Amino acid sequence: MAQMLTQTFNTQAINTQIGGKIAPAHPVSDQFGAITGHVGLVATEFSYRKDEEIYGEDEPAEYVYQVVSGAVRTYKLLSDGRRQIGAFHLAGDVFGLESGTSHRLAAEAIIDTTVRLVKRGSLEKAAGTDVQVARKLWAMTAGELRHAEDHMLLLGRKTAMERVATFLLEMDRRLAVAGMMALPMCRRDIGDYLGLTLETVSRALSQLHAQGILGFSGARQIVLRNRQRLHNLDA
Amino acid sequence: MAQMLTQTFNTQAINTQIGGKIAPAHPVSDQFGAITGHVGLVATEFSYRKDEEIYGEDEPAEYVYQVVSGAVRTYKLLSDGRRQIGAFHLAGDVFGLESGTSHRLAAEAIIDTTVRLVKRGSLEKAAGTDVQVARKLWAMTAGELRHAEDHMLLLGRKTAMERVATFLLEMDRRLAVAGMMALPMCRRDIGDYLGLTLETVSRALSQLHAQGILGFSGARQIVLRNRQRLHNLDA
DNA sequence: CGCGTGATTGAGGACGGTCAAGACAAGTGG
DNA sequence: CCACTTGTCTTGACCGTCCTCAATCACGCG
Repeated sequence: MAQMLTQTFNTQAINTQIGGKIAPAHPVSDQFGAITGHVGLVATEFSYRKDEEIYGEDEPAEYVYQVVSGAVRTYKLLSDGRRQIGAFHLAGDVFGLESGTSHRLAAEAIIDTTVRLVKRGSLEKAAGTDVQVARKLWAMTAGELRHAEDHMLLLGRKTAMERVATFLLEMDRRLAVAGMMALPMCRRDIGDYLGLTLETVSRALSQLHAQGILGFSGARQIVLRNRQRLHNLDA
Repeated sequence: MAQMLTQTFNTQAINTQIGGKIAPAHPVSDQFGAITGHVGLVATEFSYRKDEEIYGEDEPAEYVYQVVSGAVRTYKLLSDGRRQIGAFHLAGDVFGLESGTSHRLAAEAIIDTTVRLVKRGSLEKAAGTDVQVARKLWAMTAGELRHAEDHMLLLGRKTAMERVATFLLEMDRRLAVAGMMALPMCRRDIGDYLGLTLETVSRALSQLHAQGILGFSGARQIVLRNRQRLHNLDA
């Protein structure tokens, strides 16, 4: 967490197109606001540059974060460098919430990113007196668990094309604006999320493009032209 | 949950060797007792025969369960029958705990199994008044999330041999008695847990046997003869 | 003791990985 | 404004791990 203190405070690097501001397309009720607003905790804003580490695996979990703008990947590494990305966190998403004392996955900014953060201790304290807060923390962890369970099915049993189809539908749901999505992450990140190589991801996308299921305007700007056929490709 | 009402109440089918009674090798503090004891909830005992469904995917989560004796698998299915087992639950383990209203995975008894169960609603109620209970429920869900995150790394990035090595070390830790483990599940279950086929699991085990890393006394009775070498095989 | 389910083993094939070359886009500096 | 750099993405050829299909084996149970 040392870099937080030395971090140059970027005057909110505006993420041109890719990434986007806070104000998620589908406000499932502001995850953080439901807590901070309710209890009146102090939330600080902070910024990270592209590829900057936010916290490391097994580091003490001092803060809980919410993405204001930008995007974050959380991941685990094997000793030889193989990486599994557990989740992508986009504007509005909370990440880094732990019931225990340390972070189970590392976190990095995918692009220039601004986060809001509160001390874990203060949340714990609030949860100790306010049962509504405690309930909300549990629900957020349960939401992450649900995603992880779905993702285990993908990683263990889906084909490459099914994984990419699932990914596109997930991102479409989470960050599409006006029918178009601007992916903040590169092909390698997508591969490490889906348990594939970047080449396999690229080939699957090319194939979907050739079939007219999606359109490109730049490698990371994607329009889904036929969600139904994509859904059929997803087991 | 219909079968619960029609269930013939087996007079506690004693699981000869395989499975085992409650009294886990490593009592991390009784998960259930910490709650039921504290609040004085009514816990009922119930039994399921081998391969019997305990609840289905997306079924309303009416109860929370603890394995008394036997073993349980929780899993998700794709439409064409491909299956991903998310976790094995052994004596002492709690399963079926949901923050939401429905079960995210289906649950089946692997062998004849006895469970203790309490109504989800009564736990919720207890959590609403007792902050300690609320904290414990959160911690249990967080524990499941930790396992799922580790398992995503396995499913997305480990080789077949690494997966089997990880599995053996996990089962050794969880159910070894006197240096030997009696696996309750078949090769197909192991494969569906590890994202492999049963043949690949069998080949990996045979290879480990040939190398003297483990010994068999029956296909499901395994002795680890060299945990260090097994740990080296696990990335 | 014989049957049946589950486990092992083998042969062949397919899907995705590896390695490598080239295309493309965005940003930089002359 | 354009050449150059750099990182990313695409595409191709080949390879290897794991899957599929099949036969046999062996253990556990009636």
